[in-house]
Amino acid sequence: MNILDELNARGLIKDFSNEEEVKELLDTPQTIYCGFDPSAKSMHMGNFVMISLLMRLQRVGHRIIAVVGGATGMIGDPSGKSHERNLLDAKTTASNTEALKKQLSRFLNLEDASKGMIINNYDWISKISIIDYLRDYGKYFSINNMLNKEVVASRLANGISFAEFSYTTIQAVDFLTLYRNYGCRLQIGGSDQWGNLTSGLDLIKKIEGPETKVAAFTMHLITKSDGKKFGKSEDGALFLDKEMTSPYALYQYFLNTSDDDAVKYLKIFTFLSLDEIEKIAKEHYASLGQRIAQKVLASEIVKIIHGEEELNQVLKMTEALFSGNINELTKEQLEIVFKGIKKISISGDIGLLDALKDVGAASSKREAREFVTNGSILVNGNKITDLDAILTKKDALFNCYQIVRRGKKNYYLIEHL
RNA sequence: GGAGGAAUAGCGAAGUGGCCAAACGCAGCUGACUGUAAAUCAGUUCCUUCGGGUUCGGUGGUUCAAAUCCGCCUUCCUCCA
Repeated sequence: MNILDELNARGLIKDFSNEEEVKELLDTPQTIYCGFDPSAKSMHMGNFVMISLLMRLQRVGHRIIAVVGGATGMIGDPSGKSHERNLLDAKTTASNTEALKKQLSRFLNLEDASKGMIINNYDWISKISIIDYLRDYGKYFSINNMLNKEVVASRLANGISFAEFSYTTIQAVDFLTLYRNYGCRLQIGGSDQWGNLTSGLDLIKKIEGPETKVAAFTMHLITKSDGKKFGKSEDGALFLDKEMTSPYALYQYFLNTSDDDAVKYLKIFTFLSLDEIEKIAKEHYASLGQRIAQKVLASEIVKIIHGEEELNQVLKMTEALFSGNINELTKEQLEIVFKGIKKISISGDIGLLDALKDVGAASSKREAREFVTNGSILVNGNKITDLDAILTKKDALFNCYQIVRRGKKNYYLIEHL
């Protein structure tokens, strides 16, 4: 099974600029590029689909280039956005760019430039003067054409600035530059990137000749079968940075995937072979309550993103929190289990409501009061309904810890010094 | 450059002088049920020392009383040039 068939079988690919051409190109080692937008300081699971795709392509021998958009990030990609956005300042963009580079390097093989590299488009875009830009590139873009692009057309009613309107031309220059400097003939992106990918193809063919072999294809956006937005957890998106989304939270998110989505996601996110997935799916559907696919999915994802060690940590935590009695753990086990959990250290007694607010279980004392009244707060396994309860050191486990649970799944730790 | 319109909580959107801490929908959170699910039902979503305090783009006014009226500013939209 060649790589293209495999990607199709996994349900990854949405559109091709030209399927035959892509197929032909992928038969021989190619240089393939994908851009990443530094609009946040960490990438999320949606970006991870693109990263994993680069990994898959790299594994079968293609050279991959991850472009971090230090320049394009300064302008703002209108794709998928219904409103004009505020610009990020240069400092934020620069620090985000560095953060993304660091994240990408964890997943991609960069040991030598013939296998893969990460580059920043600021390096070349920032050197182009406005006159050169308009003469060398601007001349090749037709406004009529650009107005027809879905991204722009959908914004004409609400308004779009010249900056965002022009964004696509800059990304096109990126593709042209990579084609010239690295022989890059393929660009991939999320389905919202379609307009930007075709801009690049158009520009290259206009400048380098219509016979130039370049192509692009896009991935499906990940959806959930209930129609809700994928990858949104309590604290916003599912980030790859473990400071922003703990490995435990990531695991729990995927463990709670619906039955059908679990199998779908195994194909999309994991590197298990399709045969293995087929086998897992069979067992999965034979006893749905066991959530076999969800468990494999969650484990695989945590392993890929955070590593085997973190996964073991997470599995221990999950087991302790959901099956065992927390009060029976030894002090050492408890410390291991709660390593990745939000915690505060205090000296002296503290009111329960203040503790809930300080540890992040509630965003205000009013909310803390609401949780206590609803009976959703447990301390060391005991439900507390007294609004005036005080947490004291003598009630703490091992004279040290109090485990606060909010609702069914949220844990926090109070440490008495 | 000119004329008109808009800005309300996480998002969408009512409200056009007091009954507005602000309808409704979405989303979130909590409880019940369950498979740590989905669906469903119920509660809840500015802060508080529970006296009250601070909100409706910003600011200054009018009024006993302003999200609501007036002036100025900012941002956005539409049309004209």
